[in-house]
Amino acid sequence: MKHSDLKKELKSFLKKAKNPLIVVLGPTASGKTALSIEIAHLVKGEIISTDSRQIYKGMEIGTDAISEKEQDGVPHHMLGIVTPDREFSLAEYKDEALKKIEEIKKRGNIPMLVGGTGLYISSIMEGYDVPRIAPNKKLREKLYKEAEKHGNEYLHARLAKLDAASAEKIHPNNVRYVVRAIEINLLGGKNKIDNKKKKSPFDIFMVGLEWPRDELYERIDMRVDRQLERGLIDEVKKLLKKYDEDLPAMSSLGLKEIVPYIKGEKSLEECTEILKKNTRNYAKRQLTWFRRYKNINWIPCETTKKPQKQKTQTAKKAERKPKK
RNA sequence: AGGCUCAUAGUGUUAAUGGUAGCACGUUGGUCUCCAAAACCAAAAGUAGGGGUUCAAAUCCUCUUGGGCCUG
Repeated sequence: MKHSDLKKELKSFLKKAKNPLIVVLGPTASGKTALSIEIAHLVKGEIISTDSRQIYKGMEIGTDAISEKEQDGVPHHMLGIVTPDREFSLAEYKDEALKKIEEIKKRGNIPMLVGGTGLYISSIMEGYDVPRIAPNKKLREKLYKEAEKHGNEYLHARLAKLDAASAEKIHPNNVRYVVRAIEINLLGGKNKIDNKKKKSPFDIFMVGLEWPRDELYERIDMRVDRQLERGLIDEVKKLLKKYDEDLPAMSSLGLKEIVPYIKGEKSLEECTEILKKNTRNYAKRQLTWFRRYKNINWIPCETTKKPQKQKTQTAKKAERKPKK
């Protein structure tokens, strides 16, 4: 779909849709924010962030969260709603987000999902039936130790006894998944064997931003540089002072990579390169997730290249390949 | 242009008794129902080039090319 057709497509979608939900997605640094504001203005939309990290307060630079000015009067939800020391689960996210959707509908506006966390998007679009078993730290710790002591296969075999179907789907080395599956079985029993695709409660219009891979990687590199200029290091320092490093929130991109620099273990250049690389890897995983949806309206993007500008490593790499 | 030495995937390698070219990182593809910006799986990709010895060469010999060191 071309960007110029967007308005028309949205209009015809809204005409037919009984329970409309607009989903704006794309890999990190693809420009979702700007597009979402544009759409929100077109349809009277309100935005629900589907971003597992922008949930947290105090990580605005690292997560490249939208500023108030950029919001341009469009209501945003699920942004900066908890402090990083509070663990926010998928189930919780889903409940909250669905509540917001209802409120938005009541106001006569159109709910929009905007963000890059595939799991969160899917959980709402497909109405995931998330097992109501809260993570149990003690049990997890015990299971991890077991895996360490007797090997991953051992723990996996244990899962197989409890729940053969899950065991078959989960690779033994994926200890995190194995532990969770055991946890569900031990603490509540009912498992999610019936993963049948349910019909979505929503009429969904999905828009995605599609970049040539090398250009996307360039955008990522540039964004990281900008984040550093905007004071990423100070932000991380503040977070480190207040919160435990092991918190899930602290594993965010732009945080865990900068920590070694602050501790004096690595140079800033080194940390920056790692951050860029990890962000590129993340973008790749996001794209893999999105590919499961065949009905995304991908808008092709492209920059008209400026000849000057300092070149990033990826740009140089891309250049080396003879084009044609 | 005398002597010595080195050359293994994109990168690194202090991997390979003359006998299946390995590992790490990167790259690419994939999995995913409460850590998901996480965790995990898989694949592609290499002996600088030419000759020779050998049943068999990254490995031994030789020439070429390229890098480093030493000596005028």
